[in-house]
Amino acid sequence: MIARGAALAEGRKDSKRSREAAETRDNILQVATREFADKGLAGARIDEIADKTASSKRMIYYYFGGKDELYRAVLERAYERIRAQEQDARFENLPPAEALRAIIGHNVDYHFENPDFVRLVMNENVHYGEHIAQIASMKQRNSTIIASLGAILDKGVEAGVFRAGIDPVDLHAMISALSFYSVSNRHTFLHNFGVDFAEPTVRAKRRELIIGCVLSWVTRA
Amino acid sequence: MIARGAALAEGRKDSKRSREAAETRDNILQVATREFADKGLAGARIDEIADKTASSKRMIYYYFGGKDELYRAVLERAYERIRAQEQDARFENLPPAEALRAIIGHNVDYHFENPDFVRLVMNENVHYGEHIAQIASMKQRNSTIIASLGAILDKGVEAGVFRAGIDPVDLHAMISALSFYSVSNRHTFLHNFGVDFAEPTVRAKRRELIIGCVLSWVTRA
Amino acid sequence: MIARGAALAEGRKDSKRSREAAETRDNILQVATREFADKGLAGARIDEIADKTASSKRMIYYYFGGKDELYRAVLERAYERIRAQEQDARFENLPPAEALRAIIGHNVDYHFENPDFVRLVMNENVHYGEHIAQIASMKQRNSTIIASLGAILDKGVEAGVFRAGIDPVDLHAMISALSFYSVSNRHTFLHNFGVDFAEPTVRAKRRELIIGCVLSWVTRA
Amino acid sequence: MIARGAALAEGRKDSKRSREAAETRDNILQVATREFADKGLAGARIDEIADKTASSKRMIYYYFGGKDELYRAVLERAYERIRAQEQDARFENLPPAEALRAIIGHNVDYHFENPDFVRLVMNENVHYGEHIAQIASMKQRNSTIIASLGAILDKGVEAGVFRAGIDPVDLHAMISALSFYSVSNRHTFLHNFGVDFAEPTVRAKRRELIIGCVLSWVTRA
DNA sequence: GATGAATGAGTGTTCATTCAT
DNA sequence: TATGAATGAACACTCATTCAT
Repeated sequence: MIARGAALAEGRKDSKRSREAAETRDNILQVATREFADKGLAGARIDEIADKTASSKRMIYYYFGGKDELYRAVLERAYERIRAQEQDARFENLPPAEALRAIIGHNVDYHFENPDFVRLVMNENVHYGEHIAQIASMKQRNSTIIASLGAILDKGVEAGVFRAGIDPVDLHAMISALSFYSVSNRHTFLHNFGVDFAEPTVRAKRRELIIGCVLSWVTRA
Repeated sequence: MIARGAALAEGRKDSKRSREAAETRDNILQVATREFADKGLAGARIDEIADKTASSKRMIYYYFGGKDELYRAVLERAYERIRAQEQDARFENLPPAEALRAIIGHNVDYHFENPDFVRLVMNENVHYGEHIAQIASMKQRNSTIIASLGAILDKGVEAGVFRAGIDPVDLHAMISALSFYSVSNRHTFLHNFGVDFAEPTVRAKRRELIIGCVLSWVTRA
Repeated sequence: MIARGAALAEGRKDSKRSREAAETRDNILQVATREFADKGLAGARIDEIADKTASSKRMIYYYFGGKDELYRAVLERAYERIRAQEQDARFENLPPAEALRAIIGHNVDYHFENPDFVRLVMNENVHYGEHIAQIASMKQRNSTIIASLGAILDKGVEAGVFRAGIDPVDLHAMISALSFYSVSNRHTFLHNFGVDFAEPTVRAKRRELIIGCVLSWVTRA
Repeated sequence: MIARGAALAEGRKDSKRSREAAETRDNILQVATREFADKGLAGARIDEIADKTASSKRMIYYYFGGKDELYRAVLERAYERIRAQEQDARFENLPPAEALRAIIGHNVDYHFENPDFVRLVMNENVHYGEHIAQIASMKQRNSTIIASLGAILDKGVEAGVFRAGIDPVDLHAMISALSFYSVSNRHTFLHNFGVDFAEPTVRAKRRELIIGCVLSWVTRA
């Protein structure tokens, strides 16, 4: 028997039963996201996920097929959300520097507010990205931010405020690195240097530093 | 019976036997570093570590006491190495901008050349830093880089090339974030944007971008 | 996931499946009783218990949670049985001396016929009673025998055949000591004095001696 | 290489070295007695015994050969001590009833004051007396108490205060049972009936009850 | 006599997964 | 759909014992 995921995700058969089924599925995904984010793929336990769920262990296998597939579904959902978020956050109408500031600030905030996403991505890298590689749907979705950043860069160059020759992918990597690290390496950095990135004042300062750093890099000297 | 680590670490009794014992211990640490870096604490298997070792599973318990303690020993050793590396790399005699460039480049290189260290630190953050917190010896070791960066910043400000008011800890966080992410998030970034940070040309470009970015931030406008 | 003991013990849901499950559980308890009685808690092996069971090692953990909990379940069941036995054996309608003789004889017989119970109790005392202390249900059950003995003593005192002032708990301790020792110390006594309490003629004689001793103590001079 | 026990026990070669050796041996025996009494044969750990010793694990094997042999040596020593004690306690010059009272009181006291001995004997019975059976020296030693009791009984019968026909072995069994149980079953009795035999007032009362019970049995009606 | 290092067989426990109803 | 029962392979860890010096 094959996992029921696809059919339900597409919302076919809108009867009461399938609505309940979708709720069950969603509930499992929520719980699993927390568990995988918390303990990683190897550390999370199917039994524990099932216990925290409104349904049972059997349902996890019914809907997702197994632990790895559930993990993949969780990962896919996490990326879907960040992409949705990024699409909501369109600042292209602002002047280029303002738009970039807004995008960076938004990116920093998103990372700080979604540590589970950060932890899932960390975990996926621990696993050499082998699971994300199996998610077919993911490839196209990432063009949006790059396109956005590219447009802003172009406008800024045109307006004479940004340097020419910056690759939007590099810009994105720069922003992401600074945001991501602030959440991903919080604990070791705290231990090694006594600074907790998640503390509100530190976090606020860090937000400004990151914006400042990226802008100084992009801005024409 | 308590794990034999301490005595050997201090190198007491330089007989042939204890030298062999130290080799056994070291061999275990090397293998364990690879395994924990590869699969994480939860994913690594004591049996597998033992099999790849010149000695046996029993010896792991004899020398380290258990999986968690072995992991902690691995972590401690990894940090010891990077600190040693950082102390070797002293560029304070160079002019401030050159010194900073050298330090950043060195930091980027170290991360690229020691992905195991990066992966261990990721893993430790996945575990909320709970193991690093138990390593007593670690607290003091981190002042060196901060002091180095502080000295360079001061010299740069004095020479009129750097902005005043930059906290060396923030500077270190900036450098580390950009270096760390280039290694830690290699796989998801490759999948999402088709760029492999580890590819020689990409890596070289990235090294320059990071140096450029940080310097543009630090340099007086 | 928590051990399934409670629900089954209460006999909920009388379907075929749960009946079979109760059988599995019972079968494990029987085998475990023999093993723990035979080798003690430290000496018994979960593997060996599982092998002698109709089910598997995994089921032991499913139903009981662990070795200690299984041992506690075994202990609880053993006490439940002796209490049930004691409640069946009501001789209060007999004249006091006859009633007491019957109770003592019954007590001696029970110990001789249930060496496993004796051995479990020995083992529990070897463990300083730490496991019995964790069995909540046990406290109340022991009043019955004391009440019985108290009633018989009262009747005997009233009838002028028993001495006044004997505490029924002391009387029970006296009877139990003589019965228990006859089984518990069989092997060392045999080795030291060449007498095997379990040999039918010795056992029969011992039964009479114990009855005689206790009655001589209780009887009015 | 054979264990060095015998030669040392006999005190051959009274040099300084062998005196030290005897001390080492004695120290091991003391520690092992505590550990075996505390945890039983299966529960005690050679490593733990060695750690609590002034010498090392290797010495245990050197002197005793192995865990079982050490246990046997412990057991033998424990019995040696009680026999010595019993021989010291000679009350044959007293009038028979007084002598018997003294012997019983002494027996009760010895058990209460040597719970380790009681626990070792319990343990040996848990092991079906298989180890005591291998100690050759033990057989003859037990005649002393029986002879003592026999002599007292004879004198009592002659004096008209004791009943005829009591087997001294049965008398010893009666006394031992009541003494032994007071120590061996302390924990379960406490849990089941709320009475702690080891509490000074309870213990004193119990001493008198046991003396009273045995004397009422032996005394001519 | 004495010590630290080493060993292999076992020991309790856990895991993802499947089956029967 | 849903549930409790069942499974076997693996997993971290321990033990009594022996070896080399």
